Amino acid sequence: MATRDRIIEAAEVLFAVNGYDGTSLRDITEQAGVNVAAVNYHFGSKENLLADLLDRIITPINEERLELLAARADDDIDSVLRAFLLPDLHALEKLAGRNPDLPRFVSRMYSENSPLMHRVIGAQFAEVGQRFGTAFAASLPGHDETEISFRLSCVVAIVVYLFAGVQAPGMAQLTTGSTEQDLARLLSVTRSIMTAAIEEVATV
Amino acid sequence: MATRDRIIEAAEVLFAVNGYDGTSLRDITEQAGVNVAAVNYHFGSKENLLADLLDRIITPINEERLELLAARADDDIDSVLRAFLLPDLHALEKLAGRNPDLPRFVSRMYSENSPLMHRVIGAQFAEVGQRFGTAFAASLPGHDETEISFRLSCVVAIVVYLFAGVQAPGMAQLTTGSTEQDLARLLSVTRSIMTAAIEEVATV
DNA sequence: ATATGCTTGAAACGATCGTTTGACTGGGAG
DNA sequence: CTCCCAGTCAAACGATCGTTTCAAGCATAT
Repeated sequence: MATRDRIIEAAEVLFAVNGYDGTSLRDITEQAGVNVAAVNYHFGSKENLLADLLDRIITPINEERLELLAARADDDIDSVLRAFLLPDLHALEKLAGRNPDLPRFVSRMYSENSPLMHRVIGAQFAEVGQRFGTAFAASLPGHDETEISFRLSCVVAIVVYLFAGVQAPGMAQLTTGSTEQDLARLLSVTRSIMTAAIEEVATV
Repeated sequence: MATRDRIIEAAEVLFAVNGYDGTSLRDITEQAGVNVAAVNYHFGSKENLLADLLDRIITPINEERLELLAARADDDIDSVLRAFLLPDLHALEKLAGRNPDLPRFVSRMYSENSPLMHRVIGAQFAEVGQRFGTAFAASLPGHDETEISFRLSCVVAIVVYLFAGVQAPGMAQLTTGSTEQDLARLLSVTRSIMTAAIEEVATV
């Protein structure tokens, strides 16, 4: 069974650096020190290898999300946001430690439109989406559902961008290296997103 | 010279739907009704075709950005944000009309790490980054530079996510179909991001 | 010891890739 | 009319791709 793990770990490194399409099964099996046929034997296909690889990364993030949401003491917005954001910061640190390009790879997979990613995301975020949806709604009385959904999407956008690690010219890094400081900065911004005054739509 | 345009337009459609790696030059030239060799004749390589294609998309967006920034009447945060966001909404509408998958393609290119994209982005956003950096700093006295940069990155994140058009399960769409309404919602959120109270970093 | 079933190995499968070659075309310049 | 050159074309280049085949290896159960 060591072969299976060797393949997944080699694939993680190479997918992160060269992308899914840019990595051949021969690259992976060469780095893993196994035979090419082992991929299709253990995973069935290159696509299934990717799905298993992503599940292995995303599952613990959302497990921690649900734990923090269930274990929080208060019911205010900050505690819900904290339960949502902190697992991402933990994962960002852990994944980047494993491979500096890995968070970006996960981020880019998230915005892919393939049936494979629809399946992976649908399975991984079904429960999280539902539980946090009701938690946010409970913490924000007076905001209608689509408004909360819109603002939550903005929060997700920031997290996805955080993982993407885009280094725009002339811009400071999004992360500071300190998880507490990053959480504080993210909380400051995302709290103001969720609680912003409802805009009067200008009727031109 | 019609051949060159036919190639770029066919490539735009196919890159958007199947991605850069997922599109072969033969797919492109078949759809364009030209010979395979025409790509390397007119563009030099598949990579240069991509660079030209992206330049053709991004250049008018940033030109409109600089025009709006120079033409604004007020100096407050809303007018700067408007100059930053409105060209994106215009482009989003125009590109999606040309091809529903095109905005996502542009978005995903933005978070790529290849030398090609570093070159394209560096050239396209150099002036915009500088001009808007000073404009934001002037509109937000009292905020230090790295804090403004962090928050501006959050705004960029939302725009990138907007272009990505991610349809997360159970979430409403980010866009409403009305540019004015989208701008109002984006302004509401991004204004609150830029003007959020500065967080006291908890010293645990 | 013999048989069984999971795992690995080398090799080949058919297909597709980006790029290049060299001949052929047309129309404008001398 | 002749020359010339940008443009187009069919065809082939060498390389690489995901996947499959089938024999060989191995440990375990009988």
